[in-house]
Amino acid sequence: MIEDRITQITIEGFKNLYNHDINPGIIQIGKTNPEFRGDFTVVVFPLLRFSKKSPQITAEELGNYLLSNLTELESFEVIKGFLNLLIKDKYWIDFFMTGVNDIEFGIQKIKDTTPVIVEYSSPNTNKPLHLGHIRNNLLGYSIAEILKANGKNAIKINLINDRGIHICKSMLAWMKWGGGETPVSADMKGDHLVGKYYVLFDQKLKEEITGLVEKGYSKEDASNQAPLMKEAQELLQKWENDDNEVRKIWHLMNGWALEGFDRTYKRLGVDFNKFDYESDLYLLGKKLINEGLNKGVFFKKDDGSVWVDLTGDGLDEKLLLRGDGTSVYITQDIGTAETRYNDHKPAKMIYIVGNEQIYHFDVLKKILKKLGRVWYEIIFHLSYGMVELPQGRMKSREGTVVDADDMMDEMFLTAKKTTEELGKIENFTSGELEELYAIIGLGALKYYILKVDPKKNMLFNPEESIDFNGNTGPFILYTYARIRSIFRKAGQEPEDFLKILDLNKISLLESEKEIIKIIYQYPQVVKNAGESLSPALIANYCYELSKSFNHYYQDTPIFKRVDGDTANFRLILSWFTGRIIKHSAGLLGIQVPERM
RNA sequence: GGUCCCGUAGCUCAGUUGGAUAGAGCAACAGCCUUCUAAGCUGUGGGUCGCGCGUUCGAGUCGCGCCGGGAUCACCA
Repeated sequence: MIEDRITQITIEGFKNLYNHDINPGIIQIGKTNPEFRGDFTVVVFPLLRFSKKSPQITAEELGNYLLSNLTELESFEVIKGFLNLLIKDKYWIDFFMTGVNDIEFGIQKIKDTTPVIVEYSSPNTNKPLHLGHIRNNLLGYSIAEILKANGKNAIKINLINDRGIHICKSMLAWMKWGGGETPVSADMKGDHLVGKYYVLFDQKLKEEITGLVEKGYSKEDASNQAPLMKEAQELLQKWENDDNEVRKIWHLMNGWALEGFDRTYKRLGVDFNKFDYESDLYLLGKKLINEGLNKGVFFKKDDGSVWVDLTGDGLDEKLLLRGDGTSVYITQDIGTAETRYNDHKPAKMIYIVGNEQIYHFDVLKKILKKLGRVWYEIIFHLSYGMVELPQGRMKSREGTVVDADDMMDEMFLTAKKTTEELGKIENFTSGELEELYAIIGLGALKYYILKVDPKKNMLFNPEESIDFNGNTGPFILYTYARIRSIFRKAGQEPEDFLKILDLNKISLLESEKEIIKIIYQYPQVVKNAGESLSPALIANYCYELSKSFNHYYQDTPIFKRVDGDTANFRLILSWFTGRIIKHSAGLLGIQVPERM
C-alpha cells in the first residue's frame, strides 16, 4: 500500500526536517477531494505542533521532502493545510498489472482456521418466512461470505426453533379443525399450511377471550383462562413428557414447515453448514439451570419457577424455567451456546438476530457469566433493524406481513415485465429467460436490502415496486453484462488479450485512473466490511465501481477505433472491473448474468 | 418511568479513525442512440445534517442537555 510508504517517509521527514519522532497514528492520509488535483492528501494540521511552522510552510517542506524521497510521487500541491500528492501513472499501471494477474485479488490469503460461527435464519416452524426473515437470511449469508473472504473459517448454522408454545398452537388448531389436511391435499407449501393454522388458532382464541370478557372476566384473566390457551399449554407439557401421539403430530407438521423453508432457502440462494434443532438442545439448558441453582446463582420461587436476579447488573429478574417445569426461550439458548462453544471452540459466535432482542442477548451473556463461562465474551449479537411498512412494523398475526415467497414471485414478475418492455428477449431460450428473470429479480431484492446499514431500520413500501434504475441491483448486473458483451463482440476471451498486453506505451485517461483507484481500494473495503460485519459497505462499493465504469464506457471506445495496445489495455481494464463486480456481488449473494 | 437505537434534499439511503464548498439514487425539468447493450450517460433545481451548548485550528461525525420517532423491560419467541 502506497499510503504506508507515505506515512513512513513522512515520519522520516519530520525526523530530518524538525528533529521530531512522530507517531504514525497522527498522520492522516485520505483520498484527495475530486475538485483538486492529486490522489492522496496529507492533512498537516495535526503535525504543526512538531514543525512549529505555519500549515502552508509545513506542507511545502514536507511536500518537497516526499518529492525527493518517495519515488512514486509525481508532484504535489499545497492548498490551505492540505498537502495533495499526485502519484505517478506508473505506480497505478504497475498496481493494475499485479492485480489483474492475481486471481484472488481482494481476498485475504492468510487463512485462520479457528471457527467463527454465524447463526442466522433460525425460523420458528409455525409460520412461513416474511420480508424480515429475508433481511436476516441475506445478512447472515453475506456476512459469512465476507468473513470467508477475510480468511476466516465461517460456519453457518441455522437453529430451528421447532418446539415451544407457538408450535403447539398450530398443532392444536390443526388437530381440532384441520380435518386431516396436508400440503398435498391443500395444494399448499407446508410452511404456509402450518402458518394457516397458527393464524386460525389466534382467531379462535380471540373469539374465546372476547366471549369471556363479555361474561365479566378481566382481560388478563380471560387470556390466561381461555380453554384454548390451557389446551395449548397442556399440549406443550405432553410434548416435553414425550407423549407419543403428540410427538407424532409434531413431527409431521414440523416436517411440512421445514420442507417449505428448504424450498424458500434454495430459491433465495442461502445455505448452511449445519442445522441445530431446539428440540435436541433444550434439555441441556435445563441441566445448566440446575447447575446454577446448585451454585446458588439462580433461585427458585414458591411456585417452582426458576429465576436469575440481574438487578445488580442494571437489568431485572429474569425467568429461566416455568412453574410447570417447561423451558422458555432463554433456557435453550443457554444450552445451545454451551454446546456450540464446546463443539467448536470458536473465536466468535455471531448471532444474526433482530434488534428487538438486544435485551435478550444482554441477559444471555450475563447469565453465562454468572455460570462462570468466561467465554461469554465471544458472543456477538448482530442486531439488525426491522423492515417496516409505511403503516409500521409487520405483524404476523395481523396479516400485515410481506410473505417471502410472494416477494420473490413479485420480483421475478417485475424482472420479466421490464425485460420484455425493453425488448431484450431475442436470442434467449425460454429456459435462459427464466434464469435471467430470477437473477435480476433476486439481484434487485438483495441489493435493495443489503445496501442499507444492517443496524438501521429500513422502509419497504409494497405500493412502489423496487426500482431497477439508478442505485440498484440491476444497474450493477447491467454493467457486468455490458462488459461481457464487449468480449463477445471483440471475439476473444480476456485471457487472450492479457497474453499480448503491453502497457509500456499506455497513458492513462482520468477516467481510467479513476477506475483503477477504485479497484485499488477493494481489498481494504473487504477488510472493513469483515471487521464491521457490514455487507452495506460492499454494496455501496460495488455501485460506485459500476457507476464509474458506466461513465467511462459512455465516452471511451474500448476496442473499436483505437490502436491495438490501447484496445488491449481497455479490454483488460474492463475485464478486471467485471471481475471485481462479480466478486463483490458474490459477497452479497448476488449472481451476475452474461447478458441482459 | 429505566435501558438501548435512530433523526442528513419532497422520498429512499451514503458519508472512513473528526478535515477542504455535505454526496448518490428516485421523483421533476432539459439534453444524448449511423460507433462496443439507452436497465446507460450529461446537465439544472432541491439542505438551518432535529434543536441548543460544549471540546477542537476544524464537528454531520466526539461529549452533555432537550425535542421527535422506534425497540425493549412477559410463566412470548
